[in-house]
Amino acid sequence: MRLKNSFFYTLREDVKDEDSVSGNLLVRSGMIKKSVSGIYMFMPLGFRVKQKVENIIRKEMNDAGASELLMPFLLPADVFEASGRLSSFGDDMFRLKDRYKRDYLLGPTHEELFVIAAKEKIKSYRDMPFNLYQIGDKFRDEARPRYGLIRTREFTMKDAYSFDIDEKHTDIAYTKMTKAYHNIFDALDLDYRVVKADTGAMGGLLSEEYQAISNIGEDTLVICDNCDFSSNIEIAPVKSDFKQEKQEKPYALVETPNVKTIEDVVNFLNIDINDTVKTLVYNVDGEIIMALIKGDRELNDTKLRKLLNATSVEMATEEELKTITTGTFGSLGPIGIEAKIIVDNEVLNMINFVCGANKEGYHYIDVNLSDFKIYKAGDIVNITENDKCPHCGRKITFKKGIEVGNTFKLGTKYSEALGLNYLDENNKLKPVDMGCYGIGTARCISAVVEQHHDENGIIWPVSIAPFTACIVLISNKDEKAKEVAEKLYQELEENNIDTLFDNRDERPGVKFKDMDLIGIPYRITVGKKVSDGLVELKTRDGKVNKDVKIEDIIKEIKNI
RNA sequence: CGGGAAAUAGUUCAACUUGGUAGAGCACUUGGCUUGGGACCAAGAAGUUGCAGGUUCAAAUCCUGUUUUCCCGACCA
Repeated sequence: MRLKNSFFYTLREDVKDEDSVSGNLLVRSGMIKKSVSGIYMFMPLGFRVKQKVENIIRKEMNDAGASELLMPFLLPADVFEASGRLSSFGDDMFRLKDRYKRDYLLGPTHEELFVIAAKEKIKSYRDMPFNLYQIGDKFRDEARPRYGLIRTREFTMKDAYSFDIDEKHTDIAYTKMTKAYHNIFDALDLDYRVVKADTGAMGGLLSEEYQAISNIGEDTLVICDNCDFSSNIEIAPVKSDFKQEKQEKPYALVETPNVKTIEDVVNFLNIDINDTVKTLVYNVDGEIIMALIKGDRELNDTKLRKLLNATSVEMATEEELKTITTGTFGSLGPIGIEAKIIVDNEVLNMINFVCGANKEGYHYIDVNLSDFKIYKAGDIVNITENDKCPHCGRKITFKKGIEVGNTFKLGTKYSEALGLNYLDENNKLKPVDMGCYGIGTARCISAVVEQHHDENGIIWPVSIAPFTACIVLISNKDEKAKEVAEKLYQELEENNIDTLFDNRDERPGVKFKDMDLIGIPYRITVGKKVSDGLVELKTRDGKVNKDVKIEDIIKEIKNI
């Protein structure tokens, strides 16, 4: 593409709308433009990047034997009613009505439609396996879009679905997809980890996330330094060897004026934090319950939800709290409480601990498990970096990750809900076993930019750069150089090297800055040295910067 | 959804406290000059100060409401 007379612009300054490095760079380099919060236009350069990402994914999916199709974005609401997800997605869905007042929604995901499509073919066990996918837009009314393309309300996603006769065969499909995913994220040059995760609103048996390492990542990853354990913090099990051995004492009330937090308790009573219990009150599917954890721990909502087999877990409001105790936040404890009490595993090993007395300004000391009734015990706290690896017992490290892809073993959740069955060889009707595999394509772009940039701009990997090479013509007045640049441009294009020819009437500095900002991997500078038959070849990462004979340029680029 | 901050030219900001002709940098236009890392000089174009009310002789400025954006949290396949 010749820059003169084409749609190309850059911004010299950061925009105040963007809160991330990648968001700012993508906007400044003219790749994307924000329309409203969480919705972006893809400008010509950005669109090229997006298409390159999608084509990498497309190739890997096709190689893995999946068939591409395209689903509508506008869906009738009753499809989601049948699977029971109208309520589980709730406010995250964009909903609308047609002229006859029928309910529609903009698809937040497409499991239901793929199941309906699969029904068309599946009658017998002979009709499987197969894998369908699409690359299309999803709509989710996010409460808080942020970080450029990382959390948007309309986004492009590749979603694939495997259909098999049973879990064992789904494993085969799943392994194939896992391999394809590694190929894809390797091609994008992402530093990523695969972690175990909660199955969430998708449901199913297993969920693995592909997390691009980045400090703006919204997920916390727990990674073992020694073995292959890696998990999203939401489901990382805590294996604590915490144990206390003392003589149990009867509990006693002590006055603790203005003591509200665990830190206050520790300071006021001058005790070890390991002798304190934090009492939290939650609304679990409408029932108000109390949860006890060791004072230095954080409660993990996902674990609590799973332990109680619930669908929603929220902190109780002040009104909800009043329904189970006269105590106030900051003075809560389990003694005398009628509501269900859930305790963390560690609390089971505590003796003579301190907790609130359900009376403002008072705490109990020397409380023991026999002093109240436990409804259920389990692992309900977040792992910390001080904990040991739950597998091998060695040191673990936390990292922040951007979820760029995930894979699920869905089991028969959707096929049973929507009646996707087949006849097996014994003429028995069975539900189809499914897997589902997503990649956020735009999110990948942001993750790549987060990982590949410097103070001058983006440093694209060759695989997804909007153009592989660019030619900077120093002066339009140098006829010889102009001729050489033009010839080089045509040669590069003939060799299928996407090339951006900067033939604008700008000063050289402007061109260099722009090419750095938009991150083109190879830069060919055509200037004074053409009289010696030379041009300059520089890579955006700075690893190569040398004079090359004009006729050797293509060879050199292909070499690198 | 809770808390906070903000909204002025394409963009980044100033003027608001103390009401009285809305300014600057970057970007843009024209001319000159310049051409290897975001040049310089001169002249210019560009604004219903988010929107709607109110107070006032007079509102970007004070008051009320509203919308939007950003931040912190909650939520988030």
